[in-house]
Amino acid sequence: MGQLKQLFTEFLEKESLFKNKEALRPGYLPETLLHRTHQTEQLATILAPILKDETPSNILITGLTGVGKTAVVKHVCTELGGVSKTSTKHTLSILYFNCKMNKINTEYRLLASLVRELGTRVPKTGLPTSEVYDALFKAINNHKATYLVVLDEADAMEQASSALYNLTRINDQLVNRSRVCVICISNKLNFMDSIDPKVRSSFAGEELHFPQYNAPQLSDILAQRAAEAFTEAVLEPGVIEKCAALAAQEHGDARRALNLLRVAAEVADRRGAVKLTPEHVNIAEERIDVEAAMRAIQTLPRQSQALLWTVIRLRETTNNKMATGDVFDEYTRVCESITLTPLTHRRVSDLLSELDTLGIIATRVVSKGRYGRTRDISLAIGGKALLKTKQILREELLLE
DNA sequence: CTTCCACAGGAAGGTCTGGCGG
DNA sequence: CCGCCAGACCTTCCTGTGGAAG
Repeated sequence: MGQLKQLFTEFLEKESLFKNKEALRPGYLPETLLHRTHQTEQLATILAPILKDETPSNILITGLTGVGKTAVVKHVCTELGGVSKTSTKHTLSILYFNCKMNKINTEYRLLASLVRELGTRVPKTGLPTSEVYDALFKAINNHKATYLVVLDEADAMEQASSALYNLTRINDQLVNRSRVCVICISNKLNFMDSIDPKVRSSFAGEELHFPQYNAPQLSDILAQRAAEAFTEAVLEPGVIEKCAALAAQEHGDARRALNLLRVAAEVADRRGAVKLTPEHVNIAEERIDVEAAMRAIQTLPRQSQALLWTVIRLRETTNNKMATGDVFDEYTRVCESITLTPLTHRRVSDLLSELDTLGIIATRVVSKGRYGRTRDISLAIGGKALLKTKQILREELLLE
């Protein structure tokens, strides 16, 4: 135990590279958002009518991950909220939801979240949806206010787009002068295409697109955050540029860039280094990818794990190129060997799609003419990650 | 040109769990 | 306790289809 005490004491005494690690976290909002002035102003212009008690258009914001969508919306909303407090008779109420994190993917859950946010208790299941809708309607109708509903990661709502329809139509039914304005934030550039046309026309709002950052822009952003995050001059030249370059290769993802920088610094910190070097960034890059994949695999349902195990096994005999049929046959054999009831072909097909979205396998629909239409399936992980995956699956499935 | 394979993937519905109000 | 509800997870049944083979 004396050893532990020593470890902690050393930890406390050691000079950390970090001054404020929070500045590198995804949720951190810096004072100024670099390279997003245009989008910020556009959004502010659209929302400004709220201050004069006019109803603003609904807004759809698209852009890939880590291009500043959430940050800009939060920033503008905060400012708007501040000004409206002093200038309007109308109250402004901003309701922000992250749909993916809070699993808001059905109409019931969206309504329930809204009602809860407005201060009424709602069970997470048990009630008919219409009852929750009535509760929402009452809550909005009773307090005269403008409600700005922000649905972040709205892709999760795709299957329940009728909820969006009802939400946008609620304005027509209100008898007091309350109103509801919806801002949807989506990572999918073609979000609207995947939505029911009826919903699309009712939503009918402004569309704002956020482009990717390029490497120099990412460097600026990193430098801004690094200044807050680190103690003086711990960055060796080239570190920021390296993070920016790696993230720019991906798709100009600032979240990825910040992640790289943070993890690299953690690596350096743990190793007791006084300077953060480009080499640390290399280590961070590998670690981030491997860890993300491992987390995903560990939390996979047992059936999906068995399926993944099947793909790994087939990879060796098929040169990493297999069809759905091959996988399904082998999968039933795997199930037998671990006493797991095999699922139907249809279901397996869906599970394969899920593994594809997780990036663990790669699938592509191909037609082999006379020999049918199927998906080419290949394992998308290799090297260290693959070894770890095998290890995890062996433990989880109690294999061999 | 048609045929026809081996699936993709939509629709509907069943079963189970967890939770509601009365 | 009951009858009802939402949601996760599956099954069953189905229609649709790109392109090599004939």
